Amino acid sequence: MNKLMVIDGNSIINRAFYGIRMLTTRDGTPTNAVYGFVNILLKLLEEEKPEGLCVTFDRKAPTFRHLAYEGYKAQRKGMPDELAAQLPILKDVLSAMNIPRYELDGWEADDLIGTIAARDTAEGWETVVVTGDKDSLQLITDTVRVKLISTRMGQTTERDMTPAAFQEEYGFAPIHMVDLKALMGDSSDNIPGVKGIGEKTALDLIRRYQSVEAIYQDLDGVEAKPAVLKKLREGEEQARMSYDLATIRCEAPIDFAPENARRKEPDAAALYQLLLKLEFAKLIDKLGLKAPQGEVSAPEDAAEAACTCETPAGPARAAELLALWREQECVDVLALPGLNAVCVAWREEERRVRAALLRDGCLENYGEVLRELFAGEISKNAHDVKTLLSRLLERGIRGEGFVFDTALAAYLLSPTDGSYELEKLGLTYFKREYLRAQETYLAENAFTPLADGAAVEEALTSHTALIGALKEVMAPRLEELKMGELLRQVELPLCPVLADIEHTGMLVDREALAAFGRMLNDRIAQVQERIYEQAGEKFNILSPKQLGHILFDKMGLPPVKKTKTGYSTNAEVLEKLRWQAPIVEDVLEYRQYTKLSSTYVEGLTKVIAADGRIHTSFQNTVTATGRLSSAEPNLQNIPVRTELGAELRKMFVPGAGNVLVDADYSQIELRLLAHIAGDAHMIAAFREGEDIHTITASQVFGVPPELVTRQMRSAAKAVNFGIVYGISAFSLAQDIGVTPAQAKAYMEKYFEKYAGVRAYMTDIVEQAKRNGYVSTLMGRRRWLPELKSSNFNTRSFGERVALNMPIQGTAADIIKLAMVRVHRRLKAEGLAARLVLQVHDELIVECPEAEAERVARLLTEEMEGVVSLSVPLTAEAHAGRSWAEAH
DNA sequence: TGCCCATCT
DNA sequence: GTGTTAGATGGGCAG
Repeated sequence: MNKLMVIDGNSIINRAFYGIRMLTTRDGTPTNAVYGFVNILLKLLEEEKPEGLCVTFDRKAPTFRHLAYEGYKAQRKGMPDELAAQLPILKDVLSAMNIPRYELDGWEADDLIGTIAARDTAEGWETVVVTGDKDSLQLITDTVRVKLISTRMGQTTERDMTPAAFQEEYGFAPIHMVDLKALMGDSSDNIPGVKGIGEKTALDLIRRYQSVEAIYQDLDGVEAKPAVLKKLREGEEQARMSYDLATIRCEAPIDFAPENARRKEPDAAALYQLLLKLEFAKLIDKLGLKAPQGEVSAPEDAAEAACTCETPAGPARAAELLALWREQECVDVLALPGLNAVCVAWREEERRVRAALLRDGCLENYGEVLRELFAGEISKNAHDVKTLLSRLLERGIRGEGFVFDTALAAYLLSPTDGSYELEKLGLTYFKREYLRAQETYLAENAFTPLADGAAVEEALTSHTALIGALKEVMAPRLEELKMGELLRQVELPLCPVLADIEHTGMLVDREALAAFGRMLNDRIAQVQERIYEQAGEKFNILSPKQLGHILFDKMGLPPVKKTKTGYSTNAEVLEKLRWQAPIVEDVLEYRQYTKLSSTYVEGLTKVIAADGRIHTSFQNTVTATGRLSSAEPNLQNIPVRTELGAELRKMFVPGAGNVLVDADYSQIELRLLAHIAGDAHMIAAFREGEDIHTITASQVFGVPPELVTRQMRSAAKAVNFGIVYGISAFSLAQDIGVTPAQAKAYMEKYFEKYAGVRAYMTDIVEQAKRNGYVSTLMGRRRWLPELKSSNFNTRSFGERVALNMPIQGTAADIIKLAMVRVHRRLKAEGLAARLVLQVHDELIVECPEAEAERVARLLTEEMEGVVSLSVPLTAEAHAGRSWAEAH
């Protein structure tokens, strides 16, 4: 028997809308309901495998029910705009899938479904009605089944209602669903029912008498409470009208025959384009849709040029290609880890892209060509130039001639996106789906062909060509936003500098580190014993949960603060409990020792390379402000604050005969605050070479500078830093251990002195709200959608970011440019000195002892000379036989 | 994976 | 009246 599935479109799209969290495309079009609908549809097709399929929709026009009964109102409640906007989209998707739709003015979807089911039955077809509403249950017969769908939290559950299942649940036959409604009514459908008869009574009556007709034929014979009988008697007219309203009509004048709804193949090209536009990459995958071949109209031309790829037969052919590349204005290159495959793409004519793929022992076979390509004059576009340069250096090739970086460009255009894989950029900028590197040729960050050769080739060439296409749209956009120079003068030139730093690495004294580790582990064992003794049992001290139980439940210490999951046991809390029980201090010590041991001693030991040096990886597309970050290992958070922690910096040493020269900016962020805010007093203080914290303390506490105590200066320092982050009086109070009222008074005094800072804070937020972004001195931008949020916390966060980003970001711009210049000058002056680390406001160089003084001078000169501000920018340099000594 | 905690500027 | 300091990485635990 043939089976037809008919879907109640309005009902299912409603369920999907409310059951699935909001989704939108990049331009803000809501898509969650369409997404949910299609997923439900695909799941059902898989399960039911029907021969026919169609979808019904309600129309806005009044139906025959409105005309017949004045009181009857459209059952469609106000639909939220976000849902209404998705109806036409869904209809487009259904069209692309070649699924027939039925809708008719004057008729509700239920009537159309009833009509369809009736014709199915007449033609000998079985029907599955898919809906979320119980209205259709009256249609259930031996050959008509209703599938009830509900969607909650993205999970779809379904229930098959057959005559048996219905009887089981309701205690009467499906056809009498109409009678039930006639008595109890249905508020959502505006069916009145009998006044005063509720669900319980109606169910009882229908179970015993089956139909309204039967009840009224012999009302006197009906066994019920007198009150119920009275209501029934008075409500007869209502009951009959309700019966009429609730009855699904199976004679809608639609041109339907089950044969018309036989399943057809979707229109793959149209569906692909549509799903792409909706950014349903997963669905495209699931449906196995491929990008249409050849010339097709697409959202952006740049990504659409036809591409032909060749694999050169040998070095001779590769050399011919090399000659061809030399003639190009620039070429796109994609190089895989280990240089195990290299793909080059170039534009032959306007709409023709050619590509060449070198693989299979590519370095051995094509070494010369690659060297010429990467180290020579050919202008190249690439994705993530810094990483590519690092990989080249590992193979002794110093890359040159990289003129565009799609990862850096994407980062500058939107620094908060988190990741910038090529495929993702393809989707973002062109709304096109690309094969995924991780699924075709990359695994564990190594070239690993996972798919068949053709797919690998297609992925590699399309990704390479994508670099050029992206450049076409990104470069003008960067110019428009005035970030072209930042890319060309700062970010791109920094890439070889970073690659060099990574490649050089920092030497560590492995033995001293190991000895430090042994000492720590001894102490850990001792403290651990003491803690167990005081607790009266062994437990996992590092587990906040277990520690909280011991301290607060067992030992009865007063809990200071709670976290989402239990007691807070962080250092701030333990500090407050310090004097109440000696165990607290031991826990703090234990935490410090284990942190030093596991994160630093063990963590660093693990990553010492064969050359005895640690090669960190700098990431230049991670932070929202423009700072670099350091990972594997992070060398930007090596301890310094505590005496014991600072021991670690003694383990970072120069090679034989060398020293480390460490130069850092003095209060760069505060100086930038003074400059950017244009605050006269702060500028004056810096120009006169005053100690800014002392001056601030003098003002805040109302004493002459010479009477400022250490505590006062330290509190003023906290105010100074806090201001840069948009701190509140509450947090400042926490920070320096005074009451919020006092903290507020300090801030008030602060702003009295530095009125320009206060003005800056209000101005920058206002400006950010107006423009939607903030920017640094060098034009680096951060978009701030948070400022439009209706959520107070989100908005406040946006305001603090608006204050801080221009300052932190400008500091980042400045040190980046300093690095480029230092690197250039060290080379130009023929020094053996090498940059080995950057820590936000600090640069470290390793050089022969003989160069130390010159390098120190060079560092301060270049660092101080990057920009000319209204305050002096000063840097201090020291040389030493370890990082600790040089700092 | 999410949370907590620790480390840096 | 809200919750209350910017930007990071990493180890360990618990579900």
